[in-house]
Amino acid sequence: MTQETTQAAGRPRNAEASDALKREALRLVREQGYGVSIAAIIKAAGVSRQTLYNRWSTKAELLLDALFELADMQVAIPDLSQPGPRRAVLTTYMREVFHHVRKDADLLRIFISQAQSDPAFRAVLYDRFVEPRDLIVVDVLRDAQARGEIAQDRDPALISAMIHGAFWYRLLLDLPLDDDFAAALVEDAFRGAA
Amino acid sequence: MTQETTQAAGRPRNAEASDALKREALRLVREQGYGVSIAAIIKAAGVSRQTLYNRWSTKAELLLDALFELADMQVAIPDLSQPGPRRAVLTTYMREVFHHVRKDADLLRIFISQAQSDPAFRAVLYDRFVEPRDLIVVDVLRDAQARGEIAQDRDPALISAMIHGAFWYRLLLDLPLDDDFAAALVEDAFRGAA
Amino acid sequence: MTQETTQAAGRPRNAEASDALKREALRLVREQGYGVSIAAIIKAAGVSRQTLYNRWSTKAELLLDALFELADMQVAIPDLSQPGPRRAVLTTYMREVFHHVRKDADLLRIFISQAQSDPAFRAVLYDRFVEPRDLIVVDVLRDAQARGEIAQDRDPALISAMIHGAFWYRLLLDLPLDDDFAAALVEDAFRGAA
Amino acid sequence: MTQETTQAAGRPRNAEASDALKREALRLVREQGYGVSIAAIIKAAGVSRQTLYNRWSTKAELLLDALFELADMQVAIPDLSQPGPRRAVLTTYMREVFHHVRKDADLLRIFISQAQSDPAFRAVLYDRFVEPRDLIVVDVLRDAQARGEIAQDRDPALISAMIHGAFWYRLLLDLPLDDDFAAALVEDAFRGAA
DNA sequence: AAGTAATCGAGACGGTACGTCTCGTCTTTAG
DNA sequence: CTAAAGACGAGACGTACCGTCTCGATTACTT
Repeated sequence: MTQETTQAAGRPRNAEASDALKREALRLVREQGYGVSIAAIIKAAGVSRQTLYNRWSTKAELLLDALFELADMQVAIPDLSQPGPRRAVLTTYMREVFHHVRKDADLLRIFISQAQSDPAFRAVLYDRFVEPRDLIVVDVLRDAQARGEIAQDRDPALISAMIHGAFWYRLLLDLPLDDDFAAALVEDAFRGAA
Repeated sequence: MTQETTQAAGRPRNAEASDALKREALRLVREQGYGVSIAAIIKAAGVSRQTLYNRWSTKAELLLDALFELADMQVAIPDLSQPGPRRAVLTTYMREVFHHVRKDADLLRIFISQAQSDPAFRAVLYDRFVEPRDLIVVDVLRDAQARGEIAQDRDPALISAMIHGAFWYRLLLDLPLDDDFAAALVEDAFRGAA
Repeated sequence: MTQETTQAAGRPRNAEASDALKREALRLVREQGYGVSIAAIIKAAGVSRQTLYNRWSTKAELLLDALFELADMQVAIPDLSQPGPRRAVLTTYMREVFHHVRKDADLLRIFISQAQSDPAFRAVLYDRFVEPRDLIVVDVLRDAQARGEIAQDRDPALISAMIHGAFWYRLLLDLPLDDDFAAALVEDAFRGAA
Repeated sequence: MTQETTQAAGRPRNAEASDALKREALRLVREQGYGVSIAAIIKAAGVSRQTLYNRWSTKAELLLDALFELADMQVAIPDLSQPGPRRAVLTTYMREVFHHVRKDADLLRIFISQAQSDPAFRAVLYDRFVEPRDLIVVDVLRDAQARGEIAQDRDPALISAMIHGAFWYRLLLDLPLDDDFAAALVEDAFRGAA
């Protein structure tokens, strides 16, 4: 017997309105920057002003939803059940992350920026973007440690912070995030290993 | 005959107006964030709107001037002519940096944030804040390398990026920047050394 | 065989909904003026928005129904079959009218006000409020003329307009509508009579 | 020595902006009714939204200024130093009043309407429109009384209220305000006189 | 008993207007 | 020429209503 979500009273929300808002918001911000007016977004989405405010209370929250739902931000989680050196696994993973981030570097910068003046936004960004990526890298590093690829006395969380930090540092300074940089980061993180 | 700056025609600029603007701008941004209106700043400074625009063309430029002139952001440059392990020198330096940053963490976050939507601002921030600090750390790391404290094949610039990146990462995520973290960063950067 | 309204198909209308709407609409307009939102009315009546629109197409129509059904606006028609001076009859009648109007002066002002921007509303207000009262006064004045209490060459319709006009004038200017004013009006209308 | 208004500090208000606002507001309300949006008025006047709000806080106040300044509402005050019957003087005056009112009957209706929900507006309307006209008629009636054209025991203020009331009554009911009605009103007011 | 149809509460929808806010420029008098 | 003051055009903001529409549920009459 399938569990079914109870239908709330009243006219149900139009899912297409939400989709159109996310789609157009993302498009307009990519084209014109974060400064696009809400009026422009709702006009492009063919939706009323209140409909937007029924769903999100700020432009930032709408964009956050849009980014993670529509933008191709999802990166395959490394499969640690496979054999082979974790150094290569992490290099591949970081290159893929960099690849996706390069596509929406402006948007990400805007989000990190926005998070600075909006604690709620920062929390969401942390939960949905920062922490998942941090945990993946920490997992790979722990596995590498268990396999003897990294010294036992090092702290995987610290290494992950340095890797992601360097990534943020270059992102926020608008410096290139290329494959070589990804590889160099991982090389240095695994240095001194067997 | 003494060389004298040529006196421009008309009423001379009031230096106190500039000082008041910088002082009040910094204070208000610390209290209320970057979003304070220009009207609030000129009102606090007791200055007319045009007077501000006569001197700076944006709020960001005013604040940059204010930051480097009024905020206590200067850290002593490590003296590499002295003997002793560079690991300790770097640890001391990073602790001092963290100490100063903690005092104005909000302000710094606001500046990094603002730099994301303002390339000119980012360039100035890079030239006057990021790069000088990066060069100091790179210099210390190079010296440590010359002294055999760090392996020859490592890239000081990359290590500096990881250290500063981890620092930014925690700053922007509002995670603590304490002495232990400063020490741990340097420890890991020097790990595996003789 | 009793005549019976044909029962329409479907669920019958809930009479209590209409009553609640009229009652609450009148109450809220008395308290807050004509500007009360429809949302406030339906909320107070515990009724859905569509239910109101099923019965009335504007707030004004709802209120007109409410006014004549619920507000105590009915005044006894003078009995001209009785002997005695018509001057006294009219004085009594006008005093009674003033008495009722004083109770709902705000409401009446609101209705006259609303009628100015709504011709349909004005027509209904005229048919159901203005004209009946005008006819009563004209009838009394004609009877007085027949009895020689008023000169034959005067126009009862004009006198009625002057009496009711003076009444409106004071009502709309928020000047007092007391018994003395009612008496003075009738005195002047009858002045110079035998 | 001519008294001169002290020039306030700052950029002076642009008188043309005020004029354009009054002119266009009056024109649009005459064309489309009181419901015209503020946006339409400022657009027609070529003026910013704030400029309107710098001068008036509501559409009604703007229109009140506009009406008495731009609309041809001024009626010549009867010259009581001239000889001749006051009955004729008052008839001429009332005909002229009716003539002017007919041109802006809609606007006047709107103002009386607006005054019902806005005590401040009502006060201004009373001071600038109602009372001056009332005083003129009372003056003429008193003079007529002194000349024996009207009985001594009648109350000029009451007669004025009946005349103006009948005028309002017909105005608000959208009944014709023609010359005959003006004459009939005055005739009845002077009835029974020598 | 099943089907049909209008009603009900709830609330989302597109749309319009509102009054406030901020921006950077402009226009005045005074120094 | 600069200062203080403040008006200006421009336009975004979030809120409030409007009258319509869309649900599931309810309540009668008609088969």
